Amino acid sequence: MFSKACEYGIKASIFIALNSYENKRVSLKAIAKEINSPEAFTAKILQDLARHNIINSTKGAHGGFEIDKYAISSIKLSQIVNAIDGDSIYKGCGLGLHTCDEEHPCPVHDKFKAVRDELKHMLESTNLEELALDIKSGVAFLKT
Amino acid sequence: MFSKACEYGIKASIFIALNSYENKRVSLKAIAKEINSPEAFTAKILQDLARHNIINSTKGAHGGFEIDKYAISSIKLSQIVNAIDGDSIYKGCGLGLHTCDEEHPCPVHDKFKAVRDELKHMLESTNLEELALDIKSGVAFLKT
DNA sequence: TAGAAATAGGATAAAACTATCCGAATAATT
DNA sequence: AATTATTCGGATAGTTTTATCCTATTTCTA
Repeated sequence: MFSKACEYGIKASIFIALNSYENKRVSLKAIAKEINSPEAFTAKILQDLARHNIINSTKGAHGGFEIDKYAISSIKLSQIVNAIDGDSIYKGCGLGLHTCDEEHPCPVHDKFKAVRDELKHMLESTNLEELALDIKSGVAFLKT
Repeated sequence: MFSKACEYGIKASIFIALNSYENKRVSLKAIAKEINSPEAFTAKILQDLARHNIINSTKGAHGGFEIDKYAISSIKLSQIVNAIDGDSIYKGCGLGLHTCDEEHPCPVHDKFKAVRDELKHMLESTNLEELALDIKSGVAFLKT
């Protein structure tokens, strides 16, 4: 459903959020270890998220990544997905038609619409805070 | 959402079904033209669908592809998707965790489950016949 | 039976995605 | 000021997906 990059991006954001609540910056190394992802590849994704102002990065010794703790609850999953994978997951036609709308629909347009709308709603209504809290409480996990 | 191969596979199946109702076999060339796909690549996908017994292929002059007209209404979208993309779309974890279930869920497990279940239900409850009829009646389209 | 019209299938190429490497830049610490 | 820890960013490599090419095989038709 999502690209590998997007999966890493979401997991990394959750881990960064978790630490930001405790005012701790986390290093690339720590993130990659925690979410079980390749370091250099993860670095690219974090740079991307930083460019999109979803996370903040600080260079140099004692540097790393963090998220404004007061912004965590307002960051939606959709923003992360959008930053990394773009909006094709919402907007694209299920069968790849160049133009697919009510006027000129592909054969699965209506049926797909329901699924995509549910996905869209889910991504837009889920924020980083709730995901981070599930990790903190041990209800959910970031690896294995 | 689906691979390009899967998109072509679905569109090709619809077009073959449409012609099979009129007892017409269609050639690779005609299919690729109709669904606007690369010929040789489409050939591989059709071979795959034939191996999975979803369509029938006939070699030689006057050969081509067809579907048993009495089977069209019982062929589900899920069978086509499954033949080409496998079942990862149903089974895989949204965040790529190796094991992700009620016992050990990823942070988006529950939220994702709803979307995936809806997708699964949609694919399993949609058959080739209804899709083909929408094309026949001019309500839906296979290209542009 | 020869020739033409198709699909089958192996080999290869191109593009996109995933992953790695390394030097440059930056910031804290000593 | 030098050293160290760290992110940034360009270059490169590996893998998967998408696409193409060519020959073999099959089947119909004349």
